[in-house]
Amino acid sequence: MAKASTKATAQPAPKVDKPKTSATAKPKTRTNDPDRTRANIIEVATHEFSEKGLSGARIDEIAERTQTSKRMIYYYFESKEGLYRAVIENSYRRIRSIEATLDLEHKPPLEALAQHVRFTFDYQLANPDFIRLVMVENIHHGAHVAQFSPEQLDSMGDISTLHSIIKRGIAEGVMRKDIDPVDLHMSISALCFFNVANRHTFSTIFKVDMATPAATAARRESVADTIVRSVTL
Amino acid sequence: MAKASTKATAQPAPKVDKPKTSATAKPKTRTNDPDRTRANIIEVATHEFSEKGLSGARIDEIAERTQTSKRMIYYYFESKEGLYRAVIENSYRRIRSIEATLDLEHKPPLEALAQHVRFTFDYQLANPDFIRLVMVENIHHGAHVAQFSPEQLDSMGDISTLHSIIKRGIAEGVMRKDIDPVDLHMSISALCFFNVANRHTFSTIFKVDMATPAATAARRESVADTIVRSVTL
Amino acid sequence: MAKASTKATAQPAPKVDKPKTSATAKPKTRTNDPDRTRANIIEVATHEFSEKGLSGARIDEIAERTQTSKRMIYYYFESKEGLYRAVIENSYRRIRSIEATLDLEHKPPLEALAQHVRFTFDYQLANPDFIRLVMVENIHHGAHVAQFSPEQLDSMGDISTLHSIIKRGIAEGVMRKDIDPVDLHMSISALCFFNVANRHTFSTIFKVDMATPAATAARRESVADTIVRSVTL
Amino acid sequence: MAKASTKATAQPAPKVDKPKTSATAKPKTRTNDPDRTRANIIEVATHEFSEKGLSGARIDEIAERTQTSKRMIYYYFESKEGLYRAVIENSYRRIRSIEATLDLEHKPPLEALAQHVRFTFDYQLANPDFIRLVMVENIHHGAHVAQFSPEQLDSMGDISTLHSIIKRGIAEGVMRKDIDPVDLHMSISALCFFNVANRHTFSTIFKVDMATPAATAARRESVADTIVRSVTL
DNA sequence: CATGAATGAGGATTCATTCAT
DNA sequence: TATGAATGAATCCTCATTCAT
Repeated sequence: MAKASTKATAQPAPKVDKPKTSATAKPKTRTNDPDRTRANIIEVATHEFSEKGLSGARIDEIAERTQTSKRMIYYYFESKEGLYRAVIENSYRRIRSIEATLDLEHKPPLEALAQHVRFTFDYQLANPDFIRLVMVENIHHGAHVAQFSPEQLDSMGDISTLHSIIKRGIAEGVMRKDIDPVDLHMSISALCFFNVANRHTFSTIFKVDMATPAATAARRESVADTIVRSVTL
Repeated sequence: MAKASTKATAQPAPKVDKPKTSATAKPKTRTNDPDRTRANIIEVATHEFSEKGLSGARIDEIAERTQTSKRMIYYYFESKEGLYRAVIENSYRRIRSIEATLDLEHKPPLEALAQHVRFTFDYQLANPDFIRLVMVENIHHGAHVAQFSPEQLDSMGDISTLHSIIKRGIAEGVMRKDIDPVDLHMSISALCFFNVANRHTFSTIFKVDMATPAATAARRESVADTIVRSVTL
Repeated sequence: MAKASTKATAQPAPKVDKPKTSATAKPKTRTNDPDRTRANIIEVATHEFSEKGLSGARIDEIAERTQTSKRMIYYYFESKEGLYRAVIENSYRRIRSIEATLDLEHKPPLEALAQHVRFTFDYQLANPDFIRLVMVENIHHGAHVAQFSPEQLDSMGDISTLHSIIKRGIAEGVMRKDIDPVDLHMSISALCFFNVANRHTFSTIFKVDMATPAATAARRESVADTIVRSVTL
Repeated sequence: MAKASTKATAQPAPKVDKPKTSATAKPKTRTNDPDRTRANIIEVATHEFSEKGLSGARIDEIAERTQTSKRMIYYYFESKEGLYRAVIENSYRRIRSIEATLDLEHKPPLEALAQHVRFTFDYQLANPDFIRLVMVENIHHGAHVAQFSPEQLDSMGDISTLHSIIKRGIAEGVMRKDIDPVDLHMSISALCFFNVANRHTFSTIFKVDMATPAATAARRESVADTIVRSVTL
């Protein structure tokens, strides 16, 4: 791991002796807007934690990419882990809030299911930071998610959309009667997740470029098809 | 790598073999057996890296759990990353060497495929360290796997078993003709992988205990079934 | 000069100023004065590097002799080499700033030259740390001086004083017309430098004490005489 | 200082498990000739110490560049410092043994002196390792030269050649009567030494290339001239 | 004589966190 | 709120040196 040295390596020092306030640095427009400051920190931290993991991320780096200072991070989040917790929580919330904006109620069940899968697939593909954070969190044995409130967990585990699709599918006689919604959700998640989470090792080992539009499209259909087939009679 | 091991490619599992000389302090019997020393370090490090990730793992901790000293880690592996690389490489090798000891050639294709899936499922379940290392490596964008030699990659990407099953399946007219082996392999991997990799967050969010024998058995069948259905006509 | 002022660029010499609060442990009064902290570190480091060289110097030792902690060294200088660079730069700057405070314009050229040589001789004798640092830097092939800015190098290579002396000398017909100022400067430097740089081996081998006032005075005159003779017609 | 990593950075490891005796490495022809082994070690160490200084030199590096192993270094020289001592001693001896092979007795005194200076100049130029070792030793306050035996010191301080030149010069009435041979020797040494010792910083600061044949020739004559002028009446 | 393995004591560097203003 | 300075406790890594064979 390259020992990234952020600051310039000790420049020869100007002849002037008291540079004091390094006027060259970032403007750092004093926000005075707590919410925005918080949001900004979380945004930066989300990417940082997702890229480097909990222990790999550096508070200094996060502070530097932020509109505010390191002190503010501690002011708002108490500690590195506090910040990480906020990041995880925020990420899960975002995912929830955006998901299921799809109108699937008026489509035939199997078609609705396929659409749901495709949407999930694309959504995860579009949010690698979230996927990676889930990996990071699992490396840490889900210790932080475990601290979430029951309400948070409930909302995160809300698979009512899938439930209703299955219900309609069974009612219309196009799906197996013994489908376990959680099990099906897990299969969908697994197939979509892997595509983002393990793409680096997988594409290296199997010499395939998983990022091309063609490869993505093919995989999306394969996943949708696999799921649909798994519920049909 | 030069200083390779004679025999044992660092078998992580068996806790046998440690002299455990009475007292509290480590025995530290001067081995003078480079292979064993290396293997021992890799074994310990494998677990450490899989538990804490690359940056989270501590060389000091690894050394402490080892028969040798911290210094030896550097003697054999040059750096923390060098050790990590050796761990990754060793883990992938082990997986390969043990996999496919199954005799599937004499079973009907669909049955063989189901068996192959169940085996993969169980194998990954039995080797969480490996699964977690793959996660860790992907957090690091697969940068270390990317350094492997073509031969290593070839052996890691060897899915001939699956190939021949598909071939027989098509020949016997029980499988779709348009199956892409790599795509199928990815689905199998995805479904098995998720079960180990994301079990912490998943079970917390969905309030299920994925570790019970019943849950495991059910999931194994679900996965096998999903895969088999995906290839049938 | 004694009281390390805020701006003052690390005055190496004066050992004054340390509160020395009774007991053994360091006072470590939190300065919160970056300039003083920096200057203090450079002062201590200057001596340490000049005594032990770049690789021989110990950051721990430097920190211990400092008002601050080891951490601060890295805070301000990033690395051992960064500190060394700062030391080298500061040393050269100091030399420049103090040199040539002599008024030689109103003396006869040959006398002015002799004075200039005597001053250089005494100055180098009074600043062995600087001399030794130059040795250290040359052991390292001048790699750090090579990183200085053109402006810094210009000021370091400013020998206008010598230039004007030579000019006057030639004009007045008391010096050779073909004197190369840089060549002459090198001779002066060489003769003065050796006296400090190699005194240890030289005095051991030739069984002379070069440090006595008499020996110093004699050598000073010898050097001045040698230089003056070298330019006369 | 770049953390040079000599060995290849942990290559991915061949699949073969028992390379054992890395046949690719140096042949290391078993000498069985103590003197040659010693000489070889000293030769390598001389360069290493002259390049990096006492603390900067690495026993491992020296051993690697040697025909023998690290163990031999300790066998013959006891410690790093012991080796350094041997290097210093050997270097001074070599210098002595080769110097003064010049026949100057039959030349006019001033011409003989000029020749002696030119020879010294060229000799030092041709032996930068020695020059640098002298610097290194002086950085260490000449502590190791101080341990030499009186005989060694006598031979090192033998300036009889110069003595006789001066004697003849005075007798023939072409030199000042009050020349101090040691002082003159110091001037010669200083002028020749500087040229090699400080060339890196000097040429950087004064933007001159001191290594060209023309520059070398000019400087050699300048030095010879300066010395000759310093002794004439 | 020769060699690879082993090691304790250090040595440079980093990091999350707190303080003074 | 905001910020640069400061810090203790790790943390990775290196080095001269010794041991077993």
